[in-house]
Amino acid sequence: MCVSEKPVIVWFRQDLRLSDNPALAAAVATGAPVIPLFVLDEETPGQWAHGGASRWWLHESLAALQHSLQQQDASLVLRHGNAAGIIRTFAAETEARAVFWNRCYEPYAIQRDKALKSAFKDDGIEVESFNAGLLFEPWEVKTKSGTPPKVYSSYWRAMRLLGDPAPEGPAPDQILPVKVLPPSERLEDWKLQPRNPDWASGFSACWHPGEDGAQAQLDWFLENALEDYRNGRDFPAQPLVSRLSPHLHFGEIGPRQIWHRTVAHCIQSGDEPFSGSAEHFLKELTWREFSTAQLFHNPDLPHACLRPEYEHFPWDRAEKPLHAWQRGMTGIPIVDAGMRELWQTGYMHNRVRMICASFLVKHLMVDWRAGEAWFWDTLVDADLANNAASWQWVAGSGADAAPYFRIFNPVLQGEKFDKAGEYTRRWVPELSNVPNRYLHKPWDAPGNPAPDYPPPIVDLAFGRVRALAAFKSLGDEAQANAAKCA
DNA sequence: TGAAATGTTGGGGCG
DNA sequence: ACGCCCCAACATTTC
Repeated sequence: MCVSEKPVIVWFRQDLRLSDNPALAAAVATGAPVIPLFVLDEETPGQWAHGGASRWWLHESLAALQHSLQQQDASLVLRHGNAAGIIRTFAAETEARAVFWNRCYEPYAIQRDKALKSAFKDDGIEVESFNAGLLFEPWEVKTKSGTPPKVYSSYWRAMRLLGDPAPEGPAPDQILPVKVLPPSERLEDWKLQPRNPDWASGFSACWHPGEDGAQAQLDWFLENALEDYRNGRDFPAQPLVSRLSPHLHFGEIGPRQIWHRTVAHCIQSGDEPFSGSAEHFLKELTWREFSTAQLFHNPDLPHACLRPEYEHFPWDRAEKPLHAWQRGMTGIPIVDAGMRELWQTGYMHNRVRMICASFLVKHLMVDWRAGEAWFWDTLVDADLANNAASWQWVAGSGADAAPYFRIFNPVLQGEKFDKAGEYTRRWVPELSNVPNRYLHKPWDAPGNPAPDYPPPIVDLAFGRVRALAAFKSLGDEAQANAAKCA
């Protein structure tokens, strides 16, 4: 085999798209044959293996990627096992001249990829990594003093000072295939999708995984929802949110594509991109960057409270409250609606995520890590950085966290953001006969209009007072410690 | 991207 | 007319 025919491997991970994919573009630009590879890795130590809902999405997304590669006469090679071992063997087996990938930012992935890079260099195989997943690298965004921003507003300011994100790249015109395709495992054999019971049967009605689905979703959002995003995003009955999170997590669309197309859309419609709804949307996109940066700078974020005193919190370890929350049987309407939406669709509206998370951590005093684990397993958009940073935000244990006394009252939140009860009744049909006035507090309704709905698992006023007292004592403890040290 | 307690203001009923 | 009370509406503070 002559040198020029030696292939370049593109190792796909969380970048399951052809457009704006710098690793793929660089591989194509070498002029060599390209082998797209995906490794299902459930063995690398320290990783959070895909949860159930993510596995469903991954199957669909890989099938879509296979399909679009085949239209270019290329073919995705599937392997499973310890990724570092698999890819080194694969590079040797295919006599690859180079291996390219787009960066992941999970601590275990950084460690693995770093080791792989030096191993390939030792083997004399070219290796290069690229940015496909972020507007800016976590290490690029710094305050004036050169430290990573610790609060969101500072992150946004620092990021904007870097100017516009890099432009998006086009999909390759043509991917040169290898003459003899290395053997691939069959996607179906990975059994990523549930059978007996198929709890994901409702998913395909609400999601279209894959690059085409992601692009269509962005187009829909820009045309139909962006204008009302700023106000509309708080009302879960309305679809005035982008629902791009799972597409982003799997890299079916990149944040630079979203950024530039949002800006272009505004300019076309004669609107200012950095004000109102559009800016708000770009800021939400930047929350994702901020979460990733937090994880990058705090590798323990998914399992350790950033404020150490929170490790001494008297969490309720009983199974019953957690189980009731997981199944949407707490007797608190908006909480149960959210938890059931999550279970049935793999998604929950963000406003409701905050309400459900606050209720678990504050009213039920359950460890935020139990909520994090449940979301990890059930969300199609489960993302290590977003999930960990958001739970620590709600729990108050994070660096830039909600103060401990900020406790959502699910009744008031329901009355404020789902006044007509459209969202709540959609997911909790037992409440269909409860009049609006009592929908969010059916325990007050005369005549027992929801006989099949459970009574509240905790009295909200009691839960609030209990949480305040417990979290306050944590603050006292921290102060005492600080005094001791000083 | 909080809620509840507490404080303040001002309109209207009423003697 | 005036003062008094009530209370809704809004503002501030406290957790």
